[in-house]
Amino acid sequence: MATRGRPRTFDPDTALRQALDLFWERGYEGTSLNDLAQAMGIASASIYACFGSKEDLFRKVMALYGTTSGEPPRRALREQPTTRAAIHAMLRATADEITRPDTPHYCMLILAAPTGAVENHAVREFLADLRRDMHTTIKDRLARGITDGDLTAPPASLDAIARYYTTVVQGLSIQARDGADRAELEAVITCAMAAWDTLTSAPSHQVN
Amino acid sequence: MATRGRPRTFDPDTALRQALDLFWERGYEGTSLNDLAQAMGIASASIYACFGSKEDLFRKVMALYGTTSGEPPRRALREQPTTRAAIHAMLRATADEITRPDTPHYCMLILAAPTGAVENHAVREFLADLRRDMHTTIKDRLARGITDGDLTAPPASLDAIARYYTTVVQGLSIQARDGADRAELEAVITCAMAAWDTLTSAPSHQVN
DNA sequence: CCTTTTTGTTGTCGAACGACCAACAAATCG
DNA sequence: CGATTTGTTGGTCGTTCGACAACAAAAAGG
Repeated sequence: MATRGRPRTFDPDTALRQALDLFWERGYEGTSLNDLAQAMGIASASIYACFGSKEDLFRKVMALYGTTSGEPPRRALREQPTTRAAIHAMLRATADEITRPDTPHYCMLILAAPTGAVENHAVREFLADLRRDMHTTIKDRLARGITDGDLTAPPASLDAIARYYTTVVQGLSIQARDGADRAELEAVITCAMAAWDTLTSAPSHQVN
Repeated sequence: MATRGRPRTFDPDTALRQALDLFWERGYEGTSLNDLAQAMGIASASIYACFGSKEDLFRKVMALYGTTSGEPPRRALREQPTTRAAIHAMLRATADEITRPDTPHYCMLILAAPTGAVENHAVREFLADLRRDMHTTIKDRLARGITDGDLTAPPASLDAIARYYTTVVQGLSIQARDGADRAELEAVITCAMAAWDTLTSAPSHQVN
């Protein structure tokens, strides 16, 4: 199957990265195909040939986003030994990502298309599904903590605790969007972790 | 002063309320003037004559929003006797507002225009300013708690605590947008209030 | 070497929609 | 009636996404 015919003159991965940057900056509806074609250095016809529709392109962009900016928080959840450390590191990794000097100060997943025209309903629900996955991922980590033994069955339900920290993550994105710096986010995270001991009734740890 | 000329055939207040409903549902950029004219029952030229530009209309809509949906949380902050009760009641009032069956399940202030095309920068910053006011309002309430005497100078700074609860409020809006119901938001609020005693080092209260 | 096949590029087109406004019709006042 | 204010009609002018034709370029196969 090889490479019959004229080879591509642009790198799809690079073009996708450039599309990501633009979508990140302006959101889904705020980005036009002309903008994209210009940023990607190719004609709009080439976009359609290589990536499909605008929505298809956006979904591929979000997949790339998930494996790049989305990875550090997920890795924190995965690799930290204790559940408490995992949640704390996840929050800090999130804060790191949304205050990087070279990218917009917010999470694309949360703010690229929270609301909009009726014809883009599918895109909004696509992102909402990804956000609901955040809650599930956090909840799974809490459940692992119980099987690991470092978390005893807490008074508050796992679902509530997971939703609480998901809420904090999403709120942090708004804070960063509105200009809060890394240190201010850190202070918020410290406050959020202050609830941990009460929620899990594990008096051994102390808030620093 | 006098009603010279042809009288209006529509009620500006009613029309503004209808514009609010549409902006609430679709966000700023997702709402077109044609949509607005249809929902308000008047021609787009009448909108310009009565309200000015689309942006002017939106600002007036947000003022109405602030005095209606925005009032219960603010009143909670104002009228509750203790600082803790004020914060708690403010969170619950927020949850009430963003899960009402007859309105979209999110706060307009937060999700109507978090991101978008470059030409709407002014609208985004207008909303960002209103959001930053939330932080200030909460912080002022905490400061009042200290002068009232029901709050002793806490270990965490007032600024951090205020930003923390602002973050929770804003996160709740995303949660509601993604389908969380009133009970689930209540559980999140309970978790968020679990941090209170640690943050203020006032061991008299207990999380219920 | 030439044909076939595949792909990219350029340019454009089209139907729809965006915000906005000028000109005119209508209605109520003094 | 004339003055004044409002509503409506219809349009401007730019942009939107999406599609297509026509052509250029490059690789594979014979």
